[in-house]
Formats: sequence, structure tokens, C-alpha cells
Amino acid sequence: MTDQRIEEHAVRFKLLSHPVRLQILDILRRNPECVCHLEAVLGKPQPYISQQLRVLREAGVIVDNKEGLNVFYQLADPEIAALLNVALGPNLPERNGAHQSVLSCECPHCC
Amino acid sequence: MTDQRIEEHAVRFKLLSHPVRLQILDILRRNPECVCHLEAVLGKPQPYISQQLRVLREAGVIVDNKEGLNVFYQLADPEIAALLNVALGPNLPERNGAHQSVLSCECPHCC
DNA sequence: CTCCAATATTCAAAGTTCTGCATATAGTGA
DNA sequence: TCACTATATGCAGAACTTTGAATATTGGAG
Repeated sequence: MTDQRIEEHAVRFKLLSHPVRLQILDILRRNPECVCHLEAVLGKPQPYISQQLRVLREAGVIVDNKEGLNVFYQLADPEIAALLNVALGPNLPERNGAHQSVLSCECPHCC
Repeated sequence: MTDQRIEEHAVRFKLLSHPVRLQILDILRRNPECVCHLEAVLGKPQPYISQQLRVLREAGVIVDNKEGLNVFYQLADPEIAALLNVALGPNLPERNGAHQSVLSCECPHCC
């Protein structure tokens, strides 16, 4: 294992070592979601969510998808998905694909 | 997934997000090793290695085993082992159990 | 074009982690 | 006992992260 490869893996783990980012990834591994949805679920201010999304986006772990005014993010990294499966448990079929609407989110997917 | 469980997982990932700690864990998942061995392999000062070992020990991820003057550490956390398997690749049978002696380490296991 | 809603960016203060260095402890053998 | 070797601890400055607040951008509706 070269030093550089170790360093890359450490950087990856650092992305997962922040509670809000970890929770975002746990949500996004089930479905693509818009920022307002994450804001509603996590109960954190929108600029704060956007900042964490930026960190994940710039690391290549998630990708964004614009739909009108809304931006939908989704997990785009199979290795991260595998780590989440091991750490948090598998992304169960009944959760998978079943989009959970959230009262306080008014985006087209929730309403 | 409760906030507290997310927090616990984030703390776990943080342990793995440091290059020296990650390298230590990658070595220890193969064999128990003494501090002088890690010092020789990693090329870092001994107090620095001991400090990172302390972080891992206090988190319950490794345990220590005194043999005379030497202290041998080994991985003691199956979940961390599983994460390392996914991230760094499996701990291969031919590596497993075959202790790699290191020239600059003078401990009883290396000499 | 103008306004509004959704998201992104910037910046700075507070907190945390990293790292090096000096020093402490504990076990062993003479 | 004393000296020596292996390991552990404490501490402080530098570097990095986190978080909040203000502000900017972008796209759609009217």
C-alpha cells in the first residue's frame, strides 16, 4: 500500500467522518433528493447544507441534476456506497426507490 | 437512523481518516506488532506513533499486549476490519499470519 | 424586464486536530 | 540498587474544520 493510496483512502474516510455529510449520504443512497428536502429532513440552514453538498460534489462522491429551480443530488460513487452498506447496514429494497415525502418540503417530488 | 447512531459512525470514520492511523490499522489487521516495529515501518518518531496508538486504543479499536519490554498491539474491532476490507481490499491469506520482519526493528518478533 | 424562490458562495470567528518536542514511567538485567 | 531500553504522556503552536451570517447567482413566472 503506497503512501499516496493510503492518503487517498484517508481523504475518503474524512468525507464520511462528519455527521451531517454522513446523514446526507445515507439519504442520497436511497433516492436523489433536492436541497430543500435535505434542509427539511436535517433541520439545518440551507447555506450550511449547500456547503456540505459542495464538499461532497467536489470530491466526486455525489452529482447534481437541475430540474427547473430545484437541484437534485444523488450518490455517484460505488465505493462509498459499499462503505455505507458495511457501516450503516444495507440499503434495504423496501426503502430503496420508495421516496419519502416530507411535510415541510415543497419541492415537486415531495408534493 | 438516529442522530446518535450517525454520530457514533462519524466518530468511527474519523479514526480511519488519518493517514498514519489508517496505515497502522492496515498493518495491525495482518499481525500484532510492537511499537518499535511500527516506528520502523512508518518512519515516524516514537512518541508520535504512541499518540496515534493511544487514540485507537481509547476508542477500543486496538488492544495492547505486554511482552517484557515490548508492547504488541492488535486490531480488536471486527467492524473496523470489515471497513478496511472494503476500502483497502481483503487481508489476503498469504499476507495473513506471515509476519514481515523489518531490518530496522530489533524486537523479539523481528529478530 | 422585474420579482421571487431555490441554491451557491464568501468570509470570519470558534473549535478541533495535528505534530513536534521535552519529559515521564515501567520493566529488565547487572 | 542503577542504568538502560521501550513505551507513554503532556503541552503548545500551527494548521485545519466547523458553523453561522451576509450576500450572490440563477432560472422561472408574470
